[in-house]
Amino acid sequence: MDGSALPIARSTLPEAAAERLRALIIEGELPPGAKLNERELSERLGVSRTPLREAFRMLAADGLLVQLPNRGAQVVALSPADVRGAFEVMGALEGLAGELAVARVAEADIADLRALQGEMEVAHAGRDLPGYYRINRLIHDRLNALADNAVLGQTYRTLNARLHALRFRSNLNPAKWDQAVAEHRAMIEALAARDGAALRDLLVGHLRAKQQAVLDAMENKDDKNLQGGKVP
Amino acid sequence: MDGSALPIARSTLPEAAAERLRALIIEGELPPGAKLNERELSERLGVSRTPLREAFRMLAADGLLVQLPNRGAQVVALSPADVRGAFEVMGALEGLAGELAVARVAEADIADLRALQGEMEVAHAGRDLPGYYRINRLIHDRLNALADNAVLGQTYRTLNARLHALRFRSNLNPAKWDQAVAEHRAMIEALAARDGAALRDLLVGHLRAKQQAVLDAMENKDDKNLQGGKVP
DNA sequence: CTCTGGCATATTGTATACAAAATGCAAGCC
DNA sequence: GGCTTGCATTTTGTATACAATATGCCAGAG
Repeated sequence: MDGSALPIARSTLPEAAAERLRALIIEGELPPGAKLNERELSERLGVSRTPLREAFRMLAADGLLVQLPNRGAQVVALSPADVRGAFEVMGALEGLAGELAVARVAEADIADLRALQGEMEVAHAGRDLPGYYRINRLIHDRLNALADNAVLGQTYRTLNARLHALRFRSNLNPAKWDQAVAEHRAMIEALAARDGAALRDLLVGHLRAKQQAVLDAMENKDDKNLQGGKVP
Repeated sequence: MDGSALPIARSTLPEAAAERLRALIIEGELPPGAKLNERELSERLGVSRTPLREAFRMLAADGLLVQLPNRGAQVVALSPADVRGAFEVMGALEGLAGELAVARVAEADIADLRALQGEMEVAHAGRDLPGYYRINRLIHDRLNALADNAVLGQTYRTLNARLHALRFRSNLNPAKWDQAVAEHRAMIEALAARDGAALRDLLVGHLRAKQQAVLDAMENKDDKNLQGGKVP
């Protein structure tokens, strides 16, 4: 993370509103397919319609909303095909990040990552799921940072946010969890060995497993938070 | 220049304004780093500031503008690092498109592509550069369509627009042109052979060559249309 | 002569008023 | 009875007025 020399993170109203809406969408308060009434939302957020509409445009560009002319904005409802597509792109991006990281990684970075891997295995052994997710995210962030590619990071974050709007809790069963931890270890070893192709394959495969888990969860209609299909 | 101030009469005003601005940026009427005065632009486009601001948000999300709080919008000025990053991501995306295309391609598609390849070689033999570019674009579009991944297509188009804003005329010298045509032929053969890995490598390499050409062009300060570095 | 502080001006940010379009309902027609 | 059609209401789209912030200039002190 840079962000050290930013003047001051003085947020403008449309940005703040967008942030707020993003959170509402991700936490499920605004579920997929929900119609967003401008007047109602502007009252609820305490801003007027003008900045709110700019927020809508931002979220629509991120793929979290769809805007229909003269018919307002809706929270996007991803179809299984969309999810598959998004994961495919995420895989390609992570793979690229891995290759770039290999080219730029220093010994100190590898030591850091090994330390994180150790923490992850501790969390895993202790069945500390939240801790695991936290470390997991740290490791992936670290890899993306090593890639040192702003466009990549930006694209990755946008896609990630879109998928998070699904609120998938792909129930991590013990076998899959074990496998994921093992895969992480292999990743770090591939990075240490500067084997870009191997790292790429590992990252792509890792993500493909997650994709399958999410798609399986979508099949289960009992999980009402995951609604796919087309919007009526 | 052609301030054909015809009040835009299309779908929604913000979208139309964004389209118009996008064109102005790509054709260089609004050069990199240019400050966009809301009032002046709104008069020039014949729209009021409100829809114009929504257009700004859209273009900023596409990476064509940067918006500074209370200091308005500027046309983005890509640094060489940004260009490198964007091309790296484009390469990953094209590579993915190739792999997906291999998985989904039908014989009829291959025949179509071979026909296009033939046209391209005719254009090449006749030193018809515009024709070459047209066919080139058709082939790449066809590959992306074969990938059948909306997220991929969307991401690809956005990045492509951002790079086009550079208005790079990477002067295609005869040797590079020959090579590019040969690479295209190899791509189609890899696709016909359903060799995804080979196709991916070809696409990535192909794009890497273009990246190098653009970066070289950026070095040449005499081409005033390509300005990199930070904005003062 | 340079630097600082404060004021005038220009520009962006936000709210609100008004216009246009879509939606829902009900009455009339087939 | 089902379908269409026109009106009332709701909702979105746009313009403009007002507020907040930044910018540039000028005067005065050092």
